[in-house]
Amino acid sequence: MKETVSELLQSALATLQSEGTLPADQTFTPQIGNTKDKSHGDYACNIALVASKAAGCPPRKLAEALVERLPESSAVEKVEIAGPGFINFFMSTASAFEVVNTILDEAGEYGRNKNGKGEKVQVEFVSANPTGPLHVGHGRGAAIGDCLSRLLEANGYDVTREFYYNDAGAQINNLALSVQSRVKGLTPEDENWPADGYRGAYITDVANAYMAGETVTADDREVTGKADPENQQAIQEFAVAYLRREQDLDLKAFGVTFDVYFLESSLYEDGKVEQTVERLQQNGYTYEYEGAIWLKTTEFGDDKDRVMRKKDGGYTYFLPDVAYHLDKWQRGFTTVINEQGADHHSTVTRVRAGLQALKAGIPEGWPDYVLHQMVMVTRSGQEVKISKRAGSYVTVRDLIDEVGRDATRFFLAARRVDSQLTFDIDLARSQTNENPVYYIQYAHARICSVLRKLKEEGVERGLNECVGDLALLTLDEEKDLANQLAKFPELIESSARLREPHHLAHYLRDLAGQFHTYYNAHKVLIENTAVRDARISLYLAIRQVIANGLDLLGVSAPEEM
RNA sequence: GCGCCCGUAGCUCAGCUGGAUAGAGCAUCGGCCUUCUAAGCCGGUGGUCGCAGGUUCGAGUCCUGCCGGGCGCGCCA
Repeated sequence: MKETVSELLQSALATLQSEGTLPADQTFTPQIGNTKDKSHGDYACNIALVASKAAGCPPRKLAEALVERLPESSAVEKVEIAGPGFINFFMSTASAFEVVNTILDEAGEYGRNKNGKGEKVQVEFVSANPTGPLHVGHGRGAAIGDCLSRLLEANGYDVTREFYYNDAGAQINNLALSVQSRVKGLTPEDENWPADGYRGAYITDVANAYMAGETVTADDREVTGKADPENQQAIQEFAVAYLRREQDLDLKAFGVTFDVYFLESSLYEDGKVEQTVERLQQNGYTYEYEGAIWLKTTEFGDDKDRVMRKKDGGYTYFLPDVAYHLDKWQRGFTTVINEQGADHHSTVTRVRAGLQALKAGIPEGWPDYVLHQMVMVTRSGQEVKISKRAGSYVTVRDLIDEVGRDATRFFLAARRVDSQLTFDIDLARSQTNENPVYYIQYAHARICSVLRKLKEEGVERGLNECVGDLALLTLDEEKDLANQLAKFPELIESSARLREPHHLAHYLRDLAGQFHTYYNAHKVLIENTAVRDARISLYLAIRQVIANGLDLLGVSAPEEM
């Protein structure tokens, strides 16, 4: 629909160029906007204001010239010039309802496109270290990362969901020590408890399972507890596997799955860390200072150089990060999106700098980052502190248990990533009309309910069957609904392009609101079966779009509530 | 001190590449169930878009400075 308007305008612009009113050596691309006010028609274009300087005449006059040269089109009912020179398009009613046919034809495919052309895209998200259960921040990452992945798939990209985790290093050592201390009967209150030991109750669970000789499976590995309190290596392997399994259970309950689990340790085993170091040294971006080896990240926009090999010979965390991203590049991902908490934003510059120093032909801005701001959890008006080390924090599992998977996913994905989020447990768990996710699901269930009722009356309608003459849809609410439905494809396109999944939630809220209004104002199961059938067709289209939209959010679309 | 993000109605938040009188929900006040699920609908109240400049036909949106909040500034990850 928008394309139609755009084509008409481009034609008119070309005519003006050939006539000499507009300079032929410039290109004018009309931007078609959705109007906020119905009195401004369905679409508006500001090209006359933008191009008035080039044309050397006032915007309104240019607009008039443009309108005169617009080709005839059955889709356009009338065109008006308004305000300083906006061109407003009023679309014909018949053309507005074409979308209903399109939706019912395309069904689950409606809104999707092939713009990505099968290009390989990787989305890395969650990437929690296996030192404890997932907290609400990871939950936000999971909701956003998965929704983004679904959106990219809907745009025709070949998406790989990847989870990277650190299974070696100081904090894993610390985990092993904590479990070992529990195995030996120590508690965090004891003097001999490790200084930065993990204090959470889950450490006791790991210790008990280890001593009981349980077998856990995670990431294609199977580890059995050796029940030997002195074998720190065995404890570490068991604890990592145990906690990875716990995280997987949480993610599964959340409806999130990954294609690849990437272990930091594999970068060492495969020699990729060493290769990266050598390459950086060969390229001349390293130097020794005070016994450590530094990387000149300042040559690539960092504010100071970074240590890559410590005095003791070990590498800092950021070096394997660079090696990891080189590996991503070599796996053929021309687009990589890293979804992380904003507390990791300092790594963005460093990783990119390290990649540039490799001289591997990686573009400067690669990879992309989507950083979500922190989540604050409140309960009874009090902030619940998120502290992994203290062991008292709200986990993803807590939220799912208390407010349900659908509401949790919706709330965590429904806000702009760069705004801080307050997750009010009391509010989210209240299963009342305060909860927007129910409002949307209810619209879906309501339509299904109408279909059941219709079936009771002996009329069975297939979900994708367009019956009835859509020309019988003459109400304003009906046209508004059709227009809203028609916006769904561009929503999918822009949400993916901008990496902003929250638009989906707001769109669905609006669509559901429009439907509820329509439903209340006009009965659908009426004696005039011709009008009834046409309205049911519109209902079916609405149902399909709500279902498609909720699916992109990973939220269920119930037929009954 | 430096860097990144944010500051829109009492509260929680939208506002796509600057566009025509700033939008929802919750809360609050008042209406609507003998009618397809009231987990719903209709109407009212409520805003100097943090402050001050600037850019232009036009700024919540872009630029600068300030104020306020969050996060990060380790040879931790």
